[in-house]
Amino acid sequence: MAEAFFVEDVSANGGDLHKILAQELITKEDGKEGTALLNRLHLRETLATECYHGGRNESFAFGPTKAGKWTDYDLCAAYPTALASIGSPAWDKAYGTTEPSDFTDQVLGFAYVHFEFPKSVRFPTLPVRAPGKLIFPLSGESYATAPEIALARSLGASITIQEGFVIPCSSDEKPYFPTIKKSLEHRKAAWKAGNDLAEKLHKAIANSIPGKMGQGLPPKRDSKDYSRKVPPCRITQAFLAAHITGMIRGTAGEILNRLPKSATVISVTTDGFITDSSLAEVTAACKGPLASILAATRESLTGDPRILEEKRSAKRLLPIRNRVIATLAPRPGGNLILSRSGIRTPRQYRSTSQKNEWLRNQFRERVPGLRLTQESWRQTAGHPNSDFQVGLEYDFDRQLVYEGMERCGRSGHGSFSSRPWHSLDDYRVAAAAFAEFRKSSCLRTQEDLALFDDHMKIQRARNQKDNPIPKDPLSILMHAKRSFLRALVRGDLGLDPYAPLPRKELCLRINRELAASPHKAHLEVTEDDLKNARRTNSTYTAGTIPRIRLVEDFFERMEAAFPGGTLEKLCVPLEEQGEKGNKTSLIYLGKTAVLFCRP
DNA sequence: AGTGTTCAAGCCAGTCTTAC
DNA sequence: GTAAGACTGGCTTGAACACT
Repeated sequence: MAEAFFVEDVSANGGDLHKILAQELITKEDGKEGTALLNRLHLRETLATECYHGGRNESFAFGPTKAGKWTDYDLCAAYPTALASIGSPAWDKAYGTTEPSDFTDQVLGFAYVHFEFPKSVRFPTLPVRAPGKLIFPLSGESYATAPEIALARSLGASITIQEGFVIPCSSDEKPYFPTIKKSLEHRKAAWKAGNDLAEKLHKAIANSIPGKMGQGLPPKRDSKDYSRKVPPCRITQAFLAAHITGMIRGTAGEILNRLPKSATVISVTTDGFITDSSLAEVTAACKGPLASILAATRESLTGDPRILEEKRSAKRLLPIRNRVIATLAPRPGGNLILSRSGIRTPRQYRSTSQKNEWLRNQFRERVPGLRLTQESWRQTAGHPNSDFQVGLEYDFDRQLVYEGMERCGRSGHGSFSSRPWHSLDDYRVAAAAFAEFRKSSCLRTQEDLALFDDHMKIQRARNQKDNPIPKDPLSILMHAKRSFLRALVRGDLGLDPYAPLPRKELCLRINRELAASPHKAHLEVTEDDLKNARRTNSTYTAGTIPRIRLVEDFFERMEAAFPGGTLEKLCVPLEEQGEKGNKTSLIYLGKTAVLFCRP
């Protein structure tokens, strides 16, 4: 429908469909006439396709919020407006470049970049693909569009373009504008005539045009099966599709970063976000370069330069995960803020308020490993068994930060804010650690978060090559105890004054210090333990034990019992595990200490 | 004090089973 | 059909006891 509307409207206005979609007529292998992408762009389509990501969907908070005025703002007709804003692309002037300043918000530009944002940036804006989702870390590699690169630079990010190209655009003419305008006029007319169905239809058409441009693009490098699932349509256009989604992610990111530091943002979903920032503050945040482009286009389209509308508001919210949020306390006369992301409610819960209540209760009473059925979009396309299971825990798109306890029903629950991950790797470690953690625990309190933090440290240590660290914290504590004893009997790590002491005395000293430890049953040492520690095949490696709380507590006690000992050296270096720099290891072969650096 | 030995526990990779 | 979970067998390591 949208495809036909676009094609017919362009022709009706005397526009050149091939020209605005960068196509030309060719003779195919079989001698028949057909259309193809301009030769100059053909090789670049792959890079543009890699830059075509979906919308920015992120949850920035977890658990009950404080009381306030939380508002759900929406970018009006985001994708159609972004399409209408594009100036006439000079397709035949496309050029390759690695100069970041070539990627302005006035061009179509696509690049594979290395980037690093300053730590102070609350909402980094370059998308990084993780399995099944997009994340926005402080540093990494990204396939990004020109508006996103321009925005990242304005936020102080350092950017290196590995591979990129730019298609200049002339702002004198906006070839996609008339069609979008026509579609919005149809919608307005239907609304005036009270024709609800026609209004919805024209809204759907306008929103579908950018979507159709992304239909049937070649598969991305990391796609699950390497085949086009949907064939391309007449208006499939990688460069426009990628630019439009990049422009909207960029605009959302620009607004979020221009909000006052005091503002709390709960979540962002493609073309909307929820915050406690006032309308005045949000309006002021819409004065950035990208938002201004949309505002000018919006004004030409509708006569109104506002790009945001307030949709719903509430007094207290319960953000859970990406696109899953309930209202804890509504505002008088306000609509409930509820999104379930397809989580199926039992049939007896019909009204929005009942469903909201149900989700709140599910969250409050959740147990480890809870699984709810999420209906997938494929169900509607005739795949009856394509539902999947989701829990009601945070999805760790960002690193959680404990803020305090808040009331949640009759009991309390931690309220968490978040900060961006430093890198994709940090996200991966957290996701893997949480998969393990959630089997036996829920994340409700500060203590739970600390426990999870231990799981992440373990996960990170286990990711190091040749570091056979056990999975569970208690086993790691036992491992730490063995490593300590092995160092002790050899007189390493500043323990040399104690090595000659009789085993009996060493045992006494250790066990006396452990008398007050809650884990003394596991840690108490026998003379046999010291004997075994002295064996030639009893080795240990410095710099490998994760700094979980149990281990830190144990090492503190042992350093008190053996002043001068530097057991800290057994732990993973503080400056952050792995990758960066060489790891210095002490490996004992026989009675001789061998010190070497791992490459 | 040092070394030999044994049995249990933990881990991993591969295979089978079950739920959706 | 897929993916998660359960099960299995081989291997390594550690704890404990025995012996010199």
